[in-house]
Amino acid sequence: MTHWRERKRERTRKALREAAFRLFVEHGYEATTVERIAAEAGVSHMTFFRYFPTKEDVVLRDDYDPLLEELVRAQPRRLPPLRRVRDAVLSVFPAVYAQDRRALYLRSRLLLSTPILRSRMPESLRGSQDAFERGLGDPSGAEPPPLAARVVASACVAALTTAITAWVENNGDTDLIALVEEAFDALEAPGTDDD
Amino acid sequence: MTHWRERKRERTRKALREAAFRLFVEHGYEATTVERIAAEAGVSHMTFFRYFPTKEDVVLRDDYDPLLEELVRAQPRRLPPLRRVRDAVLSVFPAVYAQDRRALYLRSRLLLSTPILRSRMPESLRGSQDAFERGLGDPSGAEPPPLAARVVASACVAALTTAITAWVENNGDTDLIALVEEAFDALEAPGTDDD
DNA sequence: GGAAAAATGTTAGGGACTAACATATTAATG
DNA sequence: CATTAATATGTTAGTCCCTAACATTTTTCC
Repeated sequence: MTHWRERKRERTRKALREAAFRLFVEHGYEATTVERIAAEAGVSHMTFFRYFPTKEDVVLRDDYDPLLEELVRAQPRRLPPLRRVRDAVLSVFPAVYAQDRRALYLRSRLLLSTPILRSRMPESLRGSQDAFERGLGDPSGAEPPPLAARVVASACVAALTTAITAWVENNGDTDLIALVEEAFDALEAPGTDDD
Repeated sequence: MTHWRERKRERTRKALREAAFRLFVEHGYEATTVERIAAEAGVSHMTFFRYFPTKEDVVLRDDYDPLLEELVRAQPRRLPPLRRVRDAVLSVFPAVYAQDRRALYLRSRLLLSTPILRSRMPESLRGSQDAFERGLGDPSGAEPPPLAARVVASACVAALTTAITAWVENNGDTDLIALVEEAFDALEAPGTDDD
């Protein structure tokens, strides 16, 4: 096996993330020191920073973006951009939701209730926005996406964030999928009056 | 004069902000220490933190939100929400733009080019989003704004951010007002195909 | 002018993060 | 298997953001 190294790296990475998450949920984000996380994972604090650039990244990092880009690109181009993003998201979200609802809820709640994390949520979502833009834009990726595509992408991210926020505010009781659909509806029919 | 205190506070606040801005533009955000900013403004570093909770807030803080809320609320309620926000923004933005274009450009560029600031931009814009939501929602403010209003508000903030980003990426050469209008257009006609 | 209140300074310290260097562990080679 | 190179990890010392506690000054009010 020439890949013992990578497997060990994956293990430490996972150990760090899980230790961090456990401690965050138990004692709160601010009260948990990097030193402690590292100790819990059996490494030194330097090793932590070699795996995650900052303390915040342990929570913020996720890796769905390439998938999202492909899904958007796979939508029929005759559909309006907003619809393509919507269908792409809803083609995969229900499965993730069904499988990891609790983890998703805990993570979202931690994100929303910790000021410094909440403030960086959009940064983490920025990756998804880029994915949407690229999925909507020129398949070759040669030229930058037009402003319209970028606006739609950012609006979709905003709608998703709003839906998840409402979900967490409601203690995760309501159906997130329904909220997401409602949010996209509001985007697609911006002329409709509220309440 | 019973308000010498407030005037002096305003002066120190302004001195701190200007010193910070000058040093940031000259040496970069990271390279500028709070100690230095305080010294430049003739106070100690503790005083700095008594005026601004964090180093980032010197750049991020602005105070347009109450105005925005009022402007949105003042729009005719027969108009669709998106239109109300658009008209509200465009009723005041051109004047600000005409007067403070260069300062606005420098500030935006600093924000966008400094990772830690960029990541907190949406947080700073969150205040505007709340203002939009309140402006769109129940005038009494008794009940929370409906999801539709929140989505529209977040989408508008997203559109504005996208427009400003494009403006800065273009070195501030294009007309920002036109970009903002184009961004709102893309929101109002999400069905239109791109390019 | 003197007391109360508010602003500011001083000092000490915690905690995130970095740089430099030392050490250990794994991989490739003879 | 021993050696050497590459990579991962640890140690230490230090910078900087930010806070707490307390002392000192400045402003306001009586």
